[in-house]
Amino acid sequence: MKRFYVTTPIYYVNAEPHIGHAYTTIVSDVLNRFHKLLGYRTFFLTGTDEHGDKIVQAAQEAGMDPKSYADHISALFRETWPKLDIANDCFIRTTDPGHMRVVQHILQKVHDSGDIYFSTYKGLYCVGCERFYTERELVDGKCPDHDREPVEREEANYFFRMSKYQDWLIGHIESNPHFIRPERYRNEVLSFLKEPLEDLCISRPRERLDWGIPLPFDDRYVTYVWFDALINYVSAIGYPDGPLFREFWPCVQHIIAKDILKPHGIYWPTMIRAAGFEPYQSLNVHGYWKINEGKMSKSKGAVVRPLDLVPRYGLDAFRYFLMREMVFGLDANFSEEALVQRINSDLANDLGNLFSRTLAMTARYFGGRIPPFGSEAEAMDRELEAHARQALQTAMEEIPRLGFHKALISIWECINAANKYIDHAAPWNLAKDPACEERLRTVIRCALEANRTVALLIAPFMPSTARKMLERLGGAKPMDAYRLDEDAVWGSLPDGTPVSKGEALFPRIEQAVKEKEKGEISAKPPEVEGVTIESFQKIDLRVGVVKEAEKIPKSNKLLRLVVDMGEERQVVAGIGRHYAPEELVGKQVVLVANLQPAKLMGVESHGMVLAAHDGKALRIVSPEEPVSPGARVS
RNA sequence: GGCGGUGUAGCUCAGUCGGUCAGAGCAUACGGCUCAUAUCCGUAGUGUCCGGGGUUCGAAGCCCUGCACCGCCA
Repeated sequence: MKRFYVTTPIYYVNAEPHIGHAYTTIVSDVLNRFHKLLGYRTFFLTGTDEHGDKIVQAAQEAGMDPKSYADHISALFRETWPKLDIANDCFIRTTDPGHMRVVQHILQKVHDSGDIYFSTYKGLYCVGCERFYTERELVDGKCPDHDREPVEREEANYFFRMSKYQDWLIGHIESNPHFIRPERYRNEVLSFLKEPLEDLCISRPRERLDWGIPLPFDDRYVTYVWFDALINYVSAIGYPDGPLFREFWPCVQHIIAKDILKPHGIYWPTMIRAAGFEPYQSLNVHGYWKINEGKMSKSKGAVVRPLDLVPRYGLDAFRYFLMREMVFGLDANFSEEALVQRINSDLANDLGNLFSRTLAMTARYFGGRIPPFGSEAEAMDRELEAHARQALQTAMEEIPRLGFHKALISIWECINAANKYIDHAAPWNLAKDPACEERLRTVIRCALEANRTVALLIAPFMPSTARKMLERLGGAKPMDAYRLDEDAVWGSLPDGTPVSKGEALFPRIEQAVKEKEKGEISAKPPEVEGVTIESFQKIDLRVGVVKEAEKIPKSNKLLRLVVDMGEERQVVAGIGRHYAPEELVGKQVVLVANLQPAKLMGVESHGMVLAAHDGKALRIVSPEEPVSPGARVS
């Protein structure tokens, strides 16, 4: 059986999970689910990185000790992933005793083989920060935090002989094109390796940092956090001789964001080499999510928290958006507008509506049971089948090479083809003629088959939508029993199985809701923009004739009107400064007929008279020629 | 300062070896349908392919140069 092992970075616990963490982890989950669908034995690892001076600092700021602080943030990550339907097999923490033992084991091994040496290091040290700075980290030669000049200081530390493996690494990257991908990051690492590699300082004296894993050969020191953290990828699966390690190493796909390319592209392979096992299969590097500035308030707008979005837009929609919108390797923009756009057009209009219309017709024409194919397949039937096959093939090619957006585009081409197919075959016409019954069966059946293929193909991306679709299509199997090669076969739906339509898969997110949500987030001033025709049509505008008009006592601008618009209505209008009551009687006015009733100065008003005003003048709006009372304005 | 990337329709982006390469989706306008979530289907556009020069029978793609943005390194 084939093996697939995927990892996210272990996330540093100095900040809460944001959209970037979510993306990396969802990508890994998609890959993991996809390989399961192909029948691989898989293992999916994520976790948290908890040592190092930044954690000590963050803990201090939070008034906690490092371990409690790490426990707290680590739990936030651990609890986030199930809520995003992420099914990792293991959640590792660098504070796990098992991990710490493996780190020490590897340190000892590399030390024994002579690739770790003790030496002194001279650098610029800020006493306030208790750390060294490189020249370029300094601002005007001063520590950016303490605004004072660092002192030159010597420190004895342990160093990993990374330089020894430079030539090997260059050769390995050059002879394995997929070792680091996409290519731009491979090139970046190669260009970095053109310069001589320096050895890596892998220890910190305990007097300055105690929060770490003690060196096994010198307990005056703890391990540098990267040397500790990277080892999680093998400690989690039982390096050096656990069954999982033997089973899943080295067929591992590391998924990372571009900010941690250097540790993963250079430190990690050389560490592996020094420790004497096979390098990982591929390092897969993605870009950043950029958040649209300006729309949200700067203070809290810079961070998009996935768990804020999911209740509002739906989990599968969120997962779909991330996978569809970002070209793996490149940066992408996140905005709620773009998210809503994707939901409405791709998910609601295309996919949701296809599923809905297909099942509605199955219910109407065949009592909700899957009809057997009828007539011989026609050209259009074969064409739809070809689209389904193409989508499957593209997904099989693109997903393993991280071309998620291309896979999704191809799946959507199949969805669009199915919508077009239904329009051209026009089952509603076939249903009118009993002689076309056989053809009708074929058409509905083909549409159902296309839906089923789509359901299977989107399963890695949108697991719960896929499950809903398969269940409603009469699928009896549990989700993880499906296999792409066996189940995405045209015609494999069982004849006569009952289907159920159910609720809309993806309700449209209407403009009005969007405006409301935006208002809640940023309290922006209301903008006059983008009223949909639907919203406008909710307003019932009618022409009426004023029958009576009188001033409301003690009010200087309110008039009580009785208007005939088919029925007589009492309306209060604030036009008393510009109109005398008697000049209004007999005039035609336009009023909002379905306005919520209100009491003004104690008088009931059932509508609102429209008037134009420019600050000085105010004139009522009236049809150009008299029309019958009650006429609709639209 | 060195190296690299990007720049194509209102927006987001495809465009392999130089030859139906002026494209897709969204948005817009118009038309059709009524099974469906006011959905779907069809038609219609709009371009200094960042600017300038060059190579070529032919350049969005190659070369030189300028500009803008981004990344890595120093």
